[in-house]
Amino acid sequence: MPELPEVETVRLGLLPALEGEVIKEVIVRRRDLRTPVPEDFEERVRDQKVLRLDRRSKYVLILLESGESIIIHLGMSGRIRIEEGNPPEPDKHDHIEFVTAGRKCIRFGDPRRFGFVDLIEAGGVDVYPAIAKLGPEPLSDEFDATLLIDKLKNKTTSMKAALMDQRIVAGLGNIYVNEALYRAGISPTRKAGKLTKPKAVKLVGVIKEVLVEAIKSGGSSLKDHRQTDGELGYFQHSFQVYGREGETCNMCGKTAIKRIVQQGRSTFYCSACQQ
DNA sequence: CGCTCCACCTGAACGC
DNA sequence: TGCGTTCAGGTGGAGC
Repeated sequence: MPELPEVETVRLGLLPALEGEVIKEVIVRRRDLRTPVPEDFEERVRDQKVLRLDRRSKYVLILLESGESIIIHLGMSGRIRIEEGNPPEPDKHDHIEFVTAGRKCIRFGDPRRFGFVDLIEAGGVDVYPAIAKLGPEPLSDEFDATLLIDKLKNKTTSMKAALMDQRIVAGLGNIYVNEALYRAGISPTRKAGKLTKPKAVKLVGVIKEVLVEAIKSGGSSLKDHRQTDGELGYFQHSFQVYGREGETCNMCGKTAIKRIVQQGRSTFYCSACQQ
């Protein structure tokens, strides 16, 4: 499911249920996620108070009073659902469950198991391998045209591939890269190293814009993504190119949206509006 | 090192 | 109804 806006939606949903709460119970039904859940995960989390919830790129970070952090990645199909009162039976893909002192039941489910849940020792977040290699947060002030141009310098790969590379900028995935390149009027096949300054300024602006809009919409629900209360996100209704092959471009009003494959992933774009 | 490809895993949609 | 194929929001390791 999840690119940055979907993960941020999940974090915002978890906030009222978890922040300042004590985790009283931890149930792990399957440990063989993308990386195995640590053997001692339950005992290190049980009875811990949650001090803070953060997000870095597509990762949710739950800081515990012990100084350790739970890190959650949703992979392609991960979901987090908060149940109140009497929770229903977990389904076959509900792998991990937390119950708070406030009797909220928080379930992590992930049919494809590309996601994971792990524990980071105190002070170790920045050196955790998946986190350490990440580029800047796209919504931070640090992410600007100068930085982007610098990161793309001498790159021979395509703009599409470059923006999908989490070391260049963190948190974008296939949907939002497609949508941002469309809004910026940049061809996904253009060589990344040749991005001009004015185009970079435009691109940085629309990346921030599309992410903020998507977060406000509760993310995009194609199939798996749900908010923590089970509601769908609705940014998919605002897609201009993603999944719209053959439909007429809204900008020029005459060209059909094309679909090509880059790096094994679908790219959608308007060949007239994106140069 | 830079870049591309592929595997990882399950389920849904589609064609026959 | 059923079976085979294709595709899916991500990531990281292999190989060139």
